[in-house]
Amino acid sequence: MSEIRVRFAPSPTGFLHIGGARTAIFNWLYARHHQGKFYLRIEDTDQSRSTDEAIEAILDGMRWLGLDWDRWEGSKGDALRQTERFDLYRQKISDLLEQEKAYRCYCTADELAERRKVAMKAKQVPRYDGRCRDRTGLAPDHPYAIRFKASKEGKIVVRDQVKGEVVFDSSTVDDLIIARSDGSPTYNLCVVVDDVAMGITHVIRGDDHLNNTPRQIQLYEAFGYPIPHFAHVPMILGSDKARLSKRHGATAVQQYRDEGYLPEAMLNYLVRLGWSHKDQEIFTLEELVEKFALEDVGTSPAIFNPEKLLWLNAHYIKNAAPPHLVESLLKQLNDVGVAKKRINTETLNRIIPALQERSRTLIEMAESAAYFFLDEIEYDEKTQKFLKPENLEILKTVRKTLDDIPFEHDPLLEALKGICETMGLKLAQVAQPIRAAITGKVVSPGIFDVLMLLGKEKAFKRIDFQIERLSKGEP
RNA sequence: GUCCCCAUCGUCUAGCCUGGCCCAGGACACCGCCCUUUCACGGCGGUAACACCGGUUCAAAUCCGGUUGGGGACGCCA
Repeated sequence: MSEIRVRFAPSPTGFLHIGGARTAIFNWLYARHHQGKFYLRIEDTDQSRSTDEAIEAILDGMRWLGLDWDRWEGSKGDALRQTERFDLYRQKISDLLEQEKAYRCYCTADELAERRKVAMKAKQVPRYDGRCRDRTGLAPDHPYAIRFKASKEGKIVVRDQVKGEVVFDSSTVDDLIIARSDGSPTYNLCVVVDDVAMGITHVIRGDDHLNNTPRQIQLYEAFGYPIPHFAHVPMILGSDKARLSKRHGATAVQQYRDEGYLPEAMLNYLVRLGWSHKDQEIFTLEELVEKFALEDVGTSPAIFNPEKLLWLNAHYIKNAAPPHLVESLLKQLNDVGVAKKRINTETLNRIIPALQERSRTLIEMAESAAYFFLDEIEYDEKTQKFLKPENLEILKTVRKTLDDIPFEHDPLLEALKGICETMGLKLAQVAQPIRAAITGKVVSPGIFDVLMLLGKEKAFKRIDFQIERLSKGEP
């Protein structure tokens, strides 16, 4: 079987985070590049920490990024859940026990934790001392965990496609627990059993797993299984070079969706963290699939830089076909108080192009689009600079002049130019008060565009409102 | 503490394998100028890096050794 098979194997203890997403992307790209299979496996063996909500959140994040996965023939659902497979794991564990490649350990979790604490304090290596390994005589009358009997001789070589050959001394490999005292199997055992069962050819994961690899290799050998290829990709760090975590800001991919980011921007950003193709910064999905290669994955950790992500997001917004943005934009508009029912999609489609090049996120775009739909607008504090008594005459003149002008680009241009000439003003001096009056802001798309998009009725209503206000001498 | 990984501009990176074309290229950010009805977009230009020390070599960012620094693992979590 020469088909490439990879998997993404998150544990459902929270949302899909940045690091996990990047690992998923690399796996997905590798599979698609080689026309292989990309499986999703939910590692929920620790049932006290796994939740269905977390599973849904992860799937949701994957779908948002467009990472579709293949269904493995042996799984019940689209994604394999390890809790479906406890019988298999138990079987494998008892095989190991029978062959004396594993043994019962009667040390309690508390005892182990205590010994570990003592060792750490004494600056010793916290290691299992193997006291149950060669136990003889009667077994204590209390629950036991099962440990794998690691081989302590020789070296273990991990041939890694990113890191190269990494050599571990077998004597440093602990007898790891493969079954908890409640009988449930643990991570290292399940990973090996499932990766073999699923025919995984390449294990691509974060390099925080590199130290696990020699243990897993010993398990492969104990079972007589072929060893897959490994590729350990460097981690993503926060701005202080510590492992990326909540205190660095948003770490869940969904959070970026909620903040108005486009999935293609997220994908493009993440894939360039630790992987590169010459000097290229922007990639279409097709290009990524075509160009992705493990040998171009870097070896050093990368710091997550929200500003570059923002730049990419701006790029993708700018270059998107307007209809592509509508659905997400409507959500954001709703959040800024513009209900969907009051939005005319056709109008929206005309507004979007005017906003694309000045919005870095969909939230920014929604905030800039709101005044087109609202009846009552709020006036930004900065507009005071333009909505002052000195400008009353300008507004009055504008109002009068535009009264019998069609709201189209050229007529509007001519009309405003005319006002500038007669009043001896620059266009900016006329445009800014109008902008402030009709948008409530000091920045917006070009003044002619805004007038046209807003329409005569709304524009006049807002200008009249300001004229009246200023006439009363209100500040 | 032990083991493992890593080390090019503030950040992401190209170049490193197969030494010379590199007094190191691109991108983000930052600064300046231009464009301009505001804000942006865009255009042009600028600041800014081979961690350190030794070795190999005619020649080292590139190869080797060490130092320092950072990260990770050391769990009845994954």
